[in-house]
Amino acid sequence: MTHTTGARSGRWLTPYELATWRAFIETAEQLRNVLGARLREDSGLSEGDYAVLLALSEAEGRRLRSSALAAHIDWERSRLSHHLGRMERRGLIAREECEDDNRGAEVVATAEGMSAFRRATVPHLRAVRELFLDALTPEQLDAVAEITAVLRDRLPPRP
Amino acid sequence: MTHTTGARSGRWLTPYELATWRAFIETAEQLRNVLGARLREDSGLSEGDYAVLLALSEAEGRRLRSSALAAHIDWERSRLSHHLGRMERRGLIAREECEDDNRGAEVVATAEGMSAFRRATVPHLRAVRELFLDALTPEQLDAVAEITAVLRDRLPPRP
DNA sequence: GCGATATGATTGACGTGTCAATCAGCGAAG
DNA sequence: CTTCGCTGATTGACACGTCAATCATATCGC
Repeated sequence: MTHTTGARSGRWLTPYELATWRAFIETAEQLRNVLGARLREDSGLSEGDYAVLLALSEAEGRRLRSSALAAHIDWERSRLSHHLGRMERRGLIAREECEDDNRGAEVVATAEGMSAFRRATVPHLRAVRELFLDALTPEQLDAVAEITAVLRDRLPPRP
Repeated sequence: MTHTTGARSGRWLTPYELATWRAFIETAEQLRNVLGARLREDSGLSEGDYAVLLALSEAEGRRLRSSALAAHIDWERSRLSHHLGRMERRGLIAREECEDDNRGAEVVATAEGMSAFRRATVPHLRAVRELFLDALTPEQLDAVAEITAVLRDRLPPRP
């Protein structure tokens, strides 16, 4: 079934349009879920944990200001705060006071956190290759890049 | 930047591959979030509420067995149970006992639930058109359909 | 210096999702 | 008929996310 099957830019959605929309959203979500489950099995980390530890692992001294970390991974500050609380309880990161600004907090990856992150990396990237990259031809990968770019352009800017 | 820029099917991910992967996942999630926020503004419903009410609205007598509903929208049973509890509290659905099987429960959309659903439908479909369909050429829409199909084929089957 | 305001970060309340455990009713084996 | 297992559905514990409120510290205007 292709776009030649029905009228397209009218006011209402054709079954094909609706199905394609749903397929897009649901496939992305299922991929996320499968990757997340594998990550958890391999390393005990969630996707959020992985994102935080990745950012910290790339930072000077494995540490970042909380606000810089939030900006880097594009999370809301309160989301990060809650998540860091959970990660701290599990010993993956630690919070330290900031020297030059007493309001600020610095987040540091612990040895345990870095260890879990290293354990996660290779299987995680392998899973991305297997479930996503290997499924697509080079042309399809380019199409994904192009399509996500035009979709992003339409998205309202985020505060 | 295209696939001609670097080696592609080696063991590790190129920056292009990684960026395209991330763009795919993040764009889909941002789209979901924006659509969900609009839905909430327009009708006070969440995406979950919408999915449940859509299924009920298409069912005989606006009612379904709980298990049939779960299968229809592809949700885990416990997820549905929790969600129905919240929807029931808000008066969007009601649960009734099933006549032929005393274990079973039937879920019915209330008048209030159907009203909210009708209020949601048009703006929701319009948002899908604006943010997704109108952003893509017919060829790009076909590409999405094709790409999601091949990705789904790789996904492990769900229990 | 001091008061108003802005900024960094946390908190509480609540909706959402998963997993494992539970419970009640149904139905077949004996 | 009763016991055992299967099925429909719910529950509790907990992870995750958002929103609005809060709190402490910095900083600006005077």
